Amino acid sequence: MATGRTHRPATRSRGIPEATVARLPLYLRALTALSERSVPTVSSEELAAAAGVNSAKLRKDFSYLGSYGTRGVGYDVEYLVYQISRELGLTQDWPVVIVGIGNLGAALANYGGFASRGFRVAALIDADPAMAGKPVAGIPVQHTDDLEKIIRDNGVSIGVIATPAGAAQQVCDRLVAAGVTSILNFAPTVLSVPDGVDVRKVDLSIELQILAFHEQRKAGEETAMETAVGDAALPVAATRGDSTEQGPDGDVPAVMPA
Amino acid sequence: MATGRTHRPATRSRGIPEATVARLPLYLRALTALSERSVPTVSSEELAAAAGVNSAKLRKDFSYLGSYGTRGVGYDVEYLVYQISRELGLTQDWPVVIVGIGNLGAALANYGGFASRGFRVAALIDADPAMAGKPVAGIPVQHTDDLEKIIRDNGVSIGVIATPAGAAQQVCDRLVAAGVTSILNFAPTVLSVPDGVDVRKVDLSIELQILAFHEQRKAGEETAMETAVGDAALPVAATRGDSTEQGPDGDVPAVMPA
DNA sequence: ATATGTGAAGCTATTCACAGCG
DNA sequence: CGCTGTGAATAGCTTCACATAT
Repeated sequence: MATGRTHRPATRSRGIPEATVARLPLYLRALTALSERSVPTVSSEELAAAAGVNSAKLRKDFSYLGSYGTRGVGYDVEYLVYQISRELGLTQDWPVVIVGIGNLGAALANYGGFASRGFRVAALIDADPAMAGKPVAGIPVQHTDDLEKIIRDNGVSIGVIATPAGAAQQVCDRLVAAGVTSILNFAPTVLSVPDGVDVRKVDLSIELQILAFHEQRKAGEETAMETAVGDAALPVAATRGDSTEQGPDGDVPAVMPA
Repeated sequence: MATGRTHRPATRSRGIPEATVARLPLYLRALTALSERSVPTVSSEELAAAAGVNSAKLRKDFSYLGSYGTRGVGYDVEYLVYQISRELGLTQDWPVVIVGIGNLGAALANYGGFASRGFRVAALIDADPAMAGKPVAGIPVQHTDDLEKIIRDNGVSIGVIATPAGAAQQVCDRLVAAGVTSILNFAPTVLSVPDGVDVRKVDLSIELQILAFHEQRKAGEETAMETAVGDAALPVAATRGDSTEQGPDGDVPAVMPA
């Protein structure tokens, strides 16, 4: 997959590491808070602390964007806000549709942090005819039948799927066919999409299961437990002391043809 | 907490890579679906496709758990379901509290996939006195004043924070003080917690921003746009054609002392 | 003096490719 | 012969540590 080759030899070939991209929103949030407090400049150390990363990582991340700091001083808050916003594509407005207006869909529609940062809920879509016309978060719900028209009329390229798992793939297919190229999936299913379409997944139960794994380890410190089939030792790799880290570093990669 | 050193020298020192742990729930879900269809065995190739990863990765992942497959045949579905469940700590029951019963909290409380897999909503907690006693998803909401008592009475070690950002750190502190050691945070804030406490974050707006970044790249294929300050070329790392990847591979790893 | 920007080193994760077992 | 399990190779990410700029 992926095909592409190195394609650009020299001259700092753009190509921000994915891990860095995933942290930019974090920096942006911290910077926005500083901006609101009218803080003019900030050091990598301070900003890193506010974003919950270490300063070396932050500096390395910023180095991919360019040299936006001043040695001996730090970073200009406003300037950085602008540069990161631009890098993330937030200087333009992204119309978004939410499909599936159940509990979760309604919660998402009501979520403020949405509209604030470059995103605009262009439409809410649900399969239930009874919901049609009813306003949620001040936006009237429209019926799935009109999905394609809505996507096209509003130039939507980002879709949010908050339907039950069973409907997700079908909704996804229609979104993609209508021109959506980025999907945020809240349904607990693996979606398959053609090349060129981005899918990101948010999955409560996966997050909980990861927590349970670590939780179990903590408990298992010298406390053999469980019935279990013949399982040997139970060494516990020790020192997963715990990072104070956070965030879905989940990861869930790879390709899926079928 | 934490500390511990290598603690166990040889004999396959447990220590499953974090990236693998994050995929186990995915495999488990795919296996559960197979199990429900009474499929007896599955090959790494088939299972990988269902989970949306490639087979080499899946086999490597499973190799950390032990040798649960049969060469020339594949994996026994039921057996693998059990082994992974056990590894993730899902053979026991995890009482969970949800704090902040707004739109999102209510959606989470109503989310089915919760109870199904080892997790049980032990209590719903909200700061609004008007909510107290009102049932959400059949569970009466309790007031924040009783948080500590609720945690202790129910032996809760996993907490879900669905409050506004402003309240999150305070709620987090109280949860931790009362004995919670794993937190799933839906509030758009960086939480600071003592060593030994796990925090995972789910953040809608971060996910959207990551999508926007890639979306912008797609658009920028030879289509210079934007006002922008002096910005050079715009190579586009080429064929980030897109992995058909999904999931918050966001990542946000590592350690952070302060 | 002070804090950035970055090569180089060290880790972790993914992919390859094939030996080995059923 | 097929498919798992895994060393070895590769790629990607994080951390170190310091030269460099203000």
